[in-house]
Amino acid sequence: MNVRPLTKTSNERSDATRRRLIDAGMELFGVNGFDATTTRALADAAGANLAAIPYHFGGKDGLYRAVAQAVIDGLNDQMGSFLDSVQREMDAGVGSPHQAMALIERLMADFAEVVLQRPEADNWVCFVMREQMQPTEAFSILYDSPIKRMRDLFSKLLSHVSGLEPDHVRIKLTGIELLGLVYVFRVARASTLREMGWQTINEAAYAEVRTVILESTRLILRGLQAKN
Amino acid sequence: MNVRPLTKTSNERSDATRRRLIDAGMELFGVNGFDATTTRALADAAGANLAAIPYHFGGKDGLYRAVAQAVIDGLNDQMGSFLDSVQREMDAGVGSPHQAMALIERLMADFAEVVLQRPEADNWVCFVMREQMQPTEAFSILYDSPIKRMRDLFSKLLSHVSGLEPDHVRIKLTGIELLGLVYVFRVARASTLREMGWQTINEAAYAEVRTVILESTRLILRGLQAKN
DNA sequence: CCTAACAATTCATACGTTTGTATTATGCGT
DNA sequence: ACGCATAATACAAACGTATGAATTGTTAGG
Repeated sequence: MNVRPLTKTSNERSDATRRRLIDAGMELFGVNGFDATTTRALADAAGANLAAIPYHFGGKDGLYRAVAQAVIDGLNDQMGSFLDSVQREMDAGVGSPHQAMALIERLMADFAEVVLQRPEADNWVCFVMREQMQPTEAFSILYDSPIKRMRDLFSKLLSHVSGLEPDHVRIKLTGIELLGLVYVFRVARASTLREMGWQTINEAAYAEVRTVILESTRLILRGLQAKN
Repeated sequence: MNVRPLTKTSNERSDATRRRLIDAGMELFGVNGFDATTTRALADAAGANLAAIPYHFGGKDGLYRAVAQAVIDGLNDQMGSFLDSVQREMDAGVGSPHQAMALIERLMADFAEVVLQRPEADNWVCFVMREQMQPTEAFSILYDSPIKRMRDLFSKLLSHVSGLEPDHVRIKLTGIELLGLVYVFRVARASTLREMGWQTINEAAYAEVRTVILESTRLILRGLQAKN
């Protein structure tokens, strides 16, 4: 019944085991889902003993929650800097719709880079998508993520572009739509690869995808601006 | 070892059992995935006996494949008519880019209706998305679906709009992008509801979503047209 | 029209595996 | 030598499937 006894002296070895288990969980839970991932597979992948899971996390569920938290942390690592950057520029004052559009395009480019190019994303994107489709108790952890920060930034910036209020229905839905422009190439990756005749989304392929995403973004933004 | 003995006289009772098991599989596999769905849960939901699964489908895998096929059939039922309709009009000759744009908008509206409004969609959308993220052997069954037909229609129509070849990279990616405009509201439904403060995507909410989807579609199409 | 015989299906149950976790013992640093 | 972390093993529960009996539906002989 002894779960993470919180020793004063931070034990490096146990921290390493926890981290390895979380890494393994990110990979296996993300790819195969909760039920399809066995504790034995997790322990093997982490190079840890089977009993380390109940010991460190109280059980399989606890490890899953820890992985969810690690996903958030990873998102913060990968998205925090450019979110902060845009936030700062926004706080300094958005002079024109054109400036707001430029910031949104930057957000989209950086987000696409993270979601479609970073190899680490392979794991957490699937993890998050699975929680979207069938939320567990871990969904609340994931909801307050950098992605929500990004949606909020979108709302404010889109407000500058369109002249509508940031919490206007149209604005919020458009923000979700923009994220969808990126998500679709990850979620429907299997179909995309097959349709395009690609083996992977390599450098050249990503360049094409990125172009289309940014082009569509620009068009949607320009349309939103022209309207009001 | 006797699997579906193919009696001359079609047995109503066994057909009904198969159908109930497939319906239960559509629901449970779709929502919870393959591993999280137990044969006992399937049998209970179908009001059938446990042994009916190996008997009629050869096992859990066989039932899963049968459900995948049923998903295709359902898609054909729900999308076949408007796909045929657009196909006919296209074959009759697309006179102007404007006409092609109108057809694409019709496709998008009908597709959104099916994906976001039909209650039956709740099951198969999750089923398909799961196969997208982690394709099993059933993916091949699903790939040759009405959705591929729709992508092909998009390619041809987008070709008319833009002047580019139907198999041009930009064209195909734009087709995927358009589908993403619809998918995102289903896949990221949990976040959408939470973000919008909605309980469900009811009539009024759907009207807003539909407006945004069609607006974005129009903007992307117009941009594609203006470019060449 | 009835009914016995047969095949097809459903059912209750049992079996071997695999699952997650508990238990106990061993290693290791302070 | 003491406490924490790891390791090997054991165990109850749940899993998918196999098995044989019971039930249902169909068909042929009277």
